[in-house]
Amino acid sequence: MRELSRLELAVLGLVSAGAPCTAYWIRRQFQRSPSSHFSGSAGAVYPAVGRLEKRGLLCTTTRRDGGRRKRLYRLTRNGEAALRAWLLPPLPVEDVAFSVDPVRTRVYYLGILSAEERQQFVEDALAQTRRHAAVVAADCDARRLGSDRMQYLGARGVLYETRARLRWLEELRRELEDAVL
Amino acid sequence: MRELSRLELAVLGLVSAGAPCTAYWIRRQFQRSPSSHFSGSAGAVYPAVGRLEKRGLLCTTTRRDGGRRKRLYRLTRNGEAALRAWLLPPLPVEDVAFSVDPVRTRVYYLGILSAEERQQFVEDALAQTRRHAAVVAADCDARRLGSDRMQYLGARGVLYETRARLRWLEELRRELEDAVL
DNA sequence: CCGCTCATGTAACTGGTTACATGATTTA
DNA sequence: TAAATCATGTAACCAGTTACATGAGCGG
Repeated sequence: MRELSRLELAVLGLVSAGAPCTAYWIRRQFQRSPSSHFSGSAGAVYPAVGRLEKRGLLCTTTRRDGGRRKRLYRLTRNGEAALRAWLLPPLPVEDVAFSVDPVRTRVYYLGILSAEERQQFVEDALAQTRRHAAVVAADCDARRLGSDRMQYLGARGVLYETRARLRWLEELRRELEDAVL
Repeated sequence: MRELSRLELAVLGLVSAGAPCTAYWIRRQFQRSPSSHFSGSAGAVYPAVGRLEKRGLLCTTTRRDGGRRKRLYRLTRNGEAALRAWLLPPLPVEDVAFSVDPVRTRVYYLGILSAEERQQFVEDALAQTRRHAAVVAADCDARRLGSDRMQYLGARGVLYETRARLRWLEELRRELEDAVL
């Protein structure tokens, strides 16, 4: 059996947290998160829940809510087992090593810019990352007293990461200044 | 004209750094990097350089090196311009906000595990991240005195990020211990 | 001579993307 | 009543993935 995609796994997790829930609700969770790399597009989520249902990891009950129909999803036994298997150690190495940062990707090639342009790049990156860090911190605070502790702790991870990026950019700025002298 | 994909941009950057270079060399750079999320698979890289050439951002000269043929790539004027445009401010917001961490994705759903299992998860994540941090630090050191300063500074970014993950996991462990009491 | 690295590609697949289509309900 | 939100989906597209195919050169 093919491995579950990251999206499918995330959907499984969301359903476990929010069951019974609609595919639409799942989409919104992705859209609202300030840091998910999933767009939460219908074209991704609906096929994903469909695949999970066909695999027997999700089950659905169709409810008629006025003239509006809702498909409510829940985990099956197998779904819970799959979620647990994903969560239980050991973590796959490639997941530990995985890391993408579109700002960093750019930094590797900053050499082609003039010293001045490089500085502009770093200033812009710093300013924008600071703005983003504020958003993340607010999101963190919002979840702080929420019912789902893990939601808060996950958000803390985003904050740590964002602040690390900030400190790195500050080091970068210092290094580039030194190079100019 | 369609936007360039992340892979295409990264390829452009690599060619700018390593020209004249082969597609094979580009693949290896991706494969060697301890943190790229690109596999450097032939099925991605060869089509990508092909697309870039068709767009007029790369040009190629075929060299015969003994009985072995090599396609050597260089940036064209337009290629350099595209690379500069990508590097120059302002950074697109979605690139600043972008962040994925397969460990964190799991943490969000740790609630379904028992307290003991949660602790096991965190211990495993910590141990593996420490190991990874050592690899990253070594990679950083290796590039430290290399010819390409930016390569080093980029690697520093990976290190900052990895260490942030470590500190976050330590906080997570403390929080989960408190919850057990 | 065997197997590894260099080197270039193709084919089948798949899981995302955007954009579109439809319709009920709520709110300004 | 118009617009936003809730809700479900489909279609076209595309850029990645793995796996396969081919072949030269080189070190043991």
